[in-house]
Amino acid sequence: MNRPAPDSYHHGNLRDALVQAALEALERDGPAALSLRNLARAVGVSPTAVYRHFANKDDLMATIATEGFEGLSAEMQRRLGSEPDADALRRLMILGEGYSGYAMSHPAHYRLMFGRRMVDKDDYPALARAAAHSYGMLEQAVAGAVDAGQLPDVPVALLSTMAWSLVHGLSTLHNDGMLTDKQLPRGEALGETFTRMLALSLRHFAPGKE
Amino acid sequence: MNRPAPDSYHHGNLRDALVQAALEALERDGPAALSLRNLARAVGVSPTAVYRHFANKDDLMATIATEGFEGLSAEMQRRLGSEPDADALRRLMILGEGYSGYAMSHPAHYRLMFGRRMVDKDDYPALARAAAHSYGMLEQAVAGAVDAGQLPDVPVALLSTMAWSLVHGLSTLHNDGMLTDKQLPRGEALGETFTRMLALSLRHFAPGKE
DNA sequence: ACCTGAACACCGTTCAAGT
DNA sequence: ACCTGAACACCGTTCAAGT
Repeated sequence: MNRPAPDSYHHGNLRDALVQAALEALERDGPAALSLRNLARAVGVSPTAVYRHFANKDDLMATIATEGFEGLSAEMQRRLGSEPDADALRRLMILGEGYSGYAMSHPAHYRLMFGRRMVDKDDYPALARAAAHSYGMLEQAVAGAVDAGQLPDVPVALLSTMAWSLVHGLSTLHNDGMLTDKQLPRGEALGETFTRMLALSLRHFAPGKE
Repeated sequence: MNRPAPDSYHHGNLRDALVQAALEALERDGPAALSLRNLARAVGVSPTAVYRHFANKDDLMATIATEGFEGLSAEMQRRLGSEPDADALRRLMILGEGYSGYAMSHPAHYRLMFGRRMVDKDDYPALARAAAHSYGMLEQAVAGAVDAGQLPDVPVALLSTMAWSLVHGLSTLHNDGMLTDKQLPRGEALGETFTRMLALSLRHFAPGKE
């Protein structure tokens, strides 16, 4: 409690300052501005000082990606909290809206969370954990809806992957400008509509029938 | 027919040679190997020669992305052709399998097709056209299934976006290593399962109910 | 323990030339 | 018309030093 001692610029919290600068540069100037030299400049430190706090650029990126998944989980949790009486299926819809809402309002950050450098998640256990936690929230909601009889009794992992694919695909297609010129609700309204579609279609889902 | 005259290396078809080298480097060494200097080296030409054939790196990337969408459409068409008696809903499933099959077997190329540099698709009309054509195939199949009474009478754009989001999300999550350690069918089998899920869920979809 | 400076091997891109 | 060479402003990263 009395240990942090957030000292001034050049000593102590350089690590946090770099992460903060990265997050700002990301949403303000886009991912192209995310160079170590650029961040060092923004914080007022020499380029090589970064290597005292991060193994390399990928390590910094993984930290930022981890922060992204934590923010994603927090946003979903926040929305769940604001509607405490929601039933299981409604909770799943809330998660879907929170997910796509976060993804669409942090496009650069969201893209980085799934960046090609993050594929080897074994190298970044904190990232893997944060991502697993976000997915776990979804899976838990799906399981709850199955238990409540609001979703068919199909393997939860399959239903969850379907739901995740849907909101992830929708969010990335939107962020990549692939959904323009189509008569669809935009932004968060789009996420809402889609989640409703998912819930309804899942509710009527029937397995098997090779 | 007798005009192409595919001359030898250094003159004539440098443009095609660069695109070819890029596609090979992409799948063999990953996207990190995709530098203009690298490609020029591979083709045996000076780095600046590239600028006779492409405005800049983004221009080359857009060309490769365009080629990707064309390959995607071709793969879907190929699969449709191999099952000429499929009904409307089955055709939609075939498209979904073809889509995810292509995406999962060309991960680097597929990622590039939705890369951050491609967001301004207005600058690359050929790319926009190729992407629209792929989407059009999907939309046409959805419309056919609606006409045949195999899908509910909901706006085709909405159903199509849902289907696209699902296969796109599934493919990218798979390619980004997000689906490991879950008890799910892998690779193309995963795409097949999912497409079946989509078809079944869409079939039972009911709109409205605000 | 934390940071700097010089250096290396790379980039994308421009510009003046060469043939 | 097509390509080269030198040059510029950037990268990520390493290594020897500084305090």
